[in-house]
Amino acid sequence: MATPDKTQLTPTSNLSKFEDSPVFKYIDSFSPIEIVKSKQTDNVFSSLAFLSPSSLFPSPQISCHRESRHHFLSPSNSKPPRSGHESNATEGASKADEQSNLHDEHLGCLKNDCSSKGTSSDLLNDQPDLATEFPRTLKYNCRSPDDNFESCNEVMKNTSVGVAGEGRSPFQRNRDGWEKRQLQERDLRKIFRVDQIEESAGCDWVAVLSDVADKLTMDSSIIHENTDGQDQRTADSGTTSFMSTIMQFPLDNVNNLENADSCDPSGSCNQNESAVPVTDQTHSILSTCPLDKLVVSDSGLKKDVKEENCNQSSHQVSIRRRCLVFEKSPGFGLHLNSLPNISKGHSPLSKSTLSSMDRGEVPDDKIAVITENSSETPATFGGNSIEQKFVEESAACKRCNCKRSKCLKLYCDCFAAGLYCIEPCACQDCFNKPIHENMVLETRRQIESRNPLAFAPKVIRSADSVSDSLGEINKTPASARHKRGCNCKRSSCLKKYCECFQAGVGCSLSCRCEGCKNSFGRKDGGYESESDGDNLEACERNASEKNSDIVIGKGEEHPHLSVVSPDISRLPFAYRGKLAAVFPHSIKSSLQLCSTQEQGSSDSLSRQPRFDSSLHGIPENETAEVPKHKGLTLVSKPPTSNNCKTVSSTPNQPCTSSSIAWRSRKLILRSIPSFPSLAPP
DNA sequence: GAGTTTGAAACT
DNA sequence: CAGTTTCAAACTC
Repeated sequence: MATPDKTQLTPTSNLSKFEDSPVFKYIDSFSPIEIVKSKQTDNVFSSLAFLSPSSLFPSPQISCHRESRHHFLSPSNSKPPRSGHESNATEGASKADEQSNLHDEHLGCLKNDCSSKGTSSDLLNDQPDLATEFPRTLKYNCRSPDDNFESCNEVMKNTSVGVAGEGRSPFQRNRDGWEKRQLQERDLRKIFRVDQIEESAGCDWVAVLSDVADKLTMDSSIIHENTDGQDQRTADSGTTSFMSTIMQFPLDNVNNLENADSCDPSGSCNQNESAVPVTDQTHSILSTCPLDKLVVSDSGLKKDVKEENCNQSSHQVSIRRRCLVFEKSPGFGLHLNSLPNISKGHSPLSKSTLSSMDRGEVPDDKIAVITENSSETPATFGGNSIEQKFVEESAACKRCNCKRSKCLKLYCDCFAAGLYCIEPCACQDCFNKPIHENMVLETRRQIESRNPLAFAPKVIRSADSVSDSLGEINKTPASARHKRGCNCKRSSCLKKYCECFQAGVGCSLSCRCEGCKNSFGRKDGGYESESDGDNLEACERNASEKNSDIVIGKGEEHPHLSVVSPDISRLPFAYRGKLAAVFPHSIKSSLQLCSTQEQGSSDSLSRQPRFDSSLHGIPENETAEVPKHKGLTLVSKPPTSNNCKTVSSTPNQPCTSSSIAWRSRKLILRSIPSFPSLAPP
């Protein structure tokens, strides 16, 4: 078990000294670009200070011009901050040159990767321990061991080197060869350490990552802009990839890390199987996976999967990686509809879907399924069989099915979620594609002009729920509320027609529903009896499926600043960091529901049994929604759930991907809660 | 898979 | 703001 090598910070220290040198200052004085020293911390967020509320929920923008699903961000949002990268670039460039896998397909990732390196110096001061480790870890994830570094350098010359490379010292160049291996080995240690941290202290590191990611985003964007003067929107995706990789890494490579610890500093790991797959995966992983997926991939899942006696096939593992590899950059403003719908079953993916995923398009649904599915081994990653399995196993790529809206109205789930439609969508005459970016943006503007909150999260945590940091962790879904409230007439708020129910939140006074029987909480404050198995099932499912849409904070009062919880993690880091500062609870929000189901609080104790019963006790007479839970073996039971029924359902049944996915999500929800806020109280 | 139901979104 | 229409998801068969 390696402890972080403090010597790794040396480059940054040198950099700081270099920046402080009179020569550097003199040169700097000629530069129109503001130099931000390594010690600067908040400056990287400066741009955010100027973000209008709408910027936090920006209009769509293509973050990566690929025929893939990804959130579109407003151009304003992608405007990179002008500070903080130049000086950092000295280190960043060197690292970038040596580490980057500048593949066209992952250019955005690469750029962010490169830029992020410079950010790492900033992080040193903020998070001396973790913050410095993650960026570095990330930067290497953008390549595989097989990557041709020469090509990388070439690309860098054409991209970021022009900007960042200026500060690259010969010393750093000479260190390339050595660092290349050193850092790789270091990453493994770091990751492993992170994993330890996670296990010991919950998900605190996630918070650190979010902060780090913010800065990474900044720098990455800067590099893009400075390099070619164009608004390179790939920054967001790439940056996100960073975080995704970071967060994903510990889990994905849990096995590897264990082995990686035995690697010698020279980088010549005696276990190639452990080290190589790590980097190999990360290359792909970095290109895409959204953070929410990463959250899903929390240690809880990992552990539980291990505990699980189910013989989860390796293809599931493969599927997950596949997903991570190809998933596009996330965006934000995730709506209820955009949340993965694991309940839709996990029928095989269509080949078209697979092909789309090969292009970097991964439906959220599949992502959910895949990412939640496993403790994969690196060995299973890649290979033709994986694709086959992927086609066979991954399913649930149900996307929008718009026929008349052209996917340019809020009717369209994809559009409403800030996502472009992708191949799995069954939409017709779809204009919600990158090639129609202008139209998408314009339409979105129009909608926003009509309703500024149209793309804002629909579910918020009520202000009264935002109590002390610890207290909120125990909030139940019922403590969150649909922003506008539902208007159900006939569904009794017991079906997914009801947005409140679909979001797994209770109805509130703002709801205009009739005959409300919302299992998560009626608008009159009551709760349905716990005996209703179907409702319980639905509640549980909805809570887990939709937890990512819960918003912390006074969203009503600051609608634009209401951030969907998982969306926070999916936000471009630039926003996440800011949001964390402005709304400390926001970062936690993604964990809230998780924790709620696990810990239960005074607010939720009354409902907790219901969740648990649905979790652990799958009714025999299950409805159509039940099958996906069959085969579940719920092992990790919340210690606080004393009245849980602790039922291992259908132990004889094989673990299906769907069941795993469902279970995993549950586990995830439990694993995240202890995550503290980054922001000061 | 087709048809129905439902409620949000959009429109007037 | 209210009533109506349109729309697509959820649901049922």
